[in-house]
Amino acid sequence: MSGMAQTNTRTTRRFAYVPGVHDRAPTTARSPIKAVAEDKTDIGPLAAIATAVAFQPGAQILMEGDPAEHLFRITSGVVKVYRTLADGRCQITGFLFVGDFVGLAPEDTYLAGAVAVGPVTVSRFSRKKVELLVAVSPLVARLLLRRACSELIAAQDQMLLLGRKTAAERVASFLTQIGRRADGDHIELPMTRTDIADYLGLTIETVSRTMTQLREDGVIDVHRAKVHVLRPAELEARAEAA
Amino acid sequence: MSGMAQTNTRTTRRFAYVPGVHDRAPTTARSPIKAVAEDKTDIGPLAAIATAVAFQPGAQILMEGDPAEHLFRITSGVVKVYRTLADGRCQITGFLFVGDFVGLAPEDTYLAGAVAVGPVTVSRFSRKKVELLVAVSPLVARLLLRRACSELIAAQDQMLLLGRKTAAERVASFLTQIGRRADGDHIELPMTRTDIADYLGLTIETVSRTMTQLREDGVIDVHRAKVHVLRPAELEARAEAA
DNA sequence: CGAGTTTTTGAGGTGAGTCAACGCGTGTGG
DNA sequence: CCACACGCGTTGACTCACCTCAAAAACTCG
Repeated sequence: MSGMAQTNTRTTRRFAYVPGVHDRAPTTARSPIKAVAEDKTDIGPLAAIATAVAFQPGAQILMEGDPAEHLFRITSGVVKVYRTLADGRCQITGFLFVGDFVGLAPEDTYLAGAVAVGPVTVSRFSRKKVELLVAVSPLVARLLLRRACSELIAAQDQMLLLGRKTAAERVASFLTQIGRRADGDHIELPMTRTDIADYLGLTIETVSRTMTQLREDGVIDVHRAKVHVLRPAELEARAEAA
Repeated sequence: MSGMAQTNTRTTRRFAYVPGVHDRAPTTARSPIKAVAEDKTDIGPLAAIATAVAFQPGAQILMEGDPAEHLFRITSGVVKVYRTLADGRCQITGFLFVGDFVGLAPEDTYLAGAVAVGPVTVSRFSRKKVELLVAVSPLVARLLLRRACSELIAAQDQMLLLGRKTAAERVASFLTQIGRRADGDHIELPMTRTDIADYLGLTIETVSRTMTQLREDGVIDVHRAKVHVLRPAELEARAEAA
């Protein structure tokens, strides 16, 4: 379900805008629900201009092409950032977690869409005010710069994955990557197979088959969203450096 | 020529480090030649701490894993930034041009390599001094932030390309992208076919075949490094949004 | 329990990779 | 000045990893 950005549908391709099909999503989705704030180890004179906002699973946080009016910082939940082609092919460029900024854009328009994977709460900042703060507070500027740089590094990792890794290596890399922020060897995947496929540049079938292979090889134990890493070293070896 | 980072050699795979083969490169390459400064429309109290440095074609500007001691800003020429896997597979994550920064890293180690594609001149800054400046001058911080953000956007474009575009679309996207900074419809490609392949996540054979196809379709005229765009609209159409 | 959705599995097709040979420009030395 | 070697790019024949289409299985929720 969910009104997420159109993914790689083969039969249902989205040319321009098809009303009635993808409409429900933005409608029900783009609705902040309740105001929660449960951030922790962080800094900022940004705090003074923050508004707490919450999004339901599948809610559109920002849309490709919309005017860039806000900057968000995730206080809980997972967000997927994506780009799409005119015919509906979709590439998730990254998953963002607590502490990450959503909506970093040098232009006045968002060039990527962002959707809440599960329930998400964020701090919302007015873009204008942020820019004023950046021009005054080196602390804020440094914070944003640091985040932007690490996103850049992550993006380079992903380009290496997309350009040069096999399907098996991609899935293994993905699992080790997600595994790093889980404690222990029990991983709960918050996103669907479609999301994973759109993130790894594969099809859902290939993702499924590859995970089955990992299971049959005794590297992991999979049951839907739950993954138990049985042999972490082997998994990392198959990732060829994550 | 070339002591460039090992590319996708199938026969000659680079396990760890093969002396005698790739040695010549770093040796002759890592040699600043002459100090030139021909930058223009730009700002910065950075200027005060800049050292002008020049690199020969193929020179290693920075190496994966080296301690991050400097930040560079290109004053002329083209630089390729790349990541490699242990077995030698290489992904060029971006080409950088005049005004771009090389060496943006949040860690104290470079995570990507950078090589001069042609002759390159740069302004070199001590990393420590830059960090001090960032902590003091919002102007510098904003400049770096802006650049980092646009690199991030470019990276997202590239992820979409690598994850979801066909070979034909990749090559067309690449040509329109390069074409944008060339004036008129005559493009001079400063990089080799191998570089293009490593940038587009393809093989040199596929790049070659695809360009041949574009030529046979009357979209472009190719002769080695020179490309004449005959039908720009058609090229952009084949790029599916660049 | 049944309708809808997500995931898995199967069977077959294909776009890009692999391996191999050749052409072409450039530099070098006899 | 030409023979030769070398690096780069092109072309051809064949293979295969992943995609496509299709259906079954497993889960979710009313």
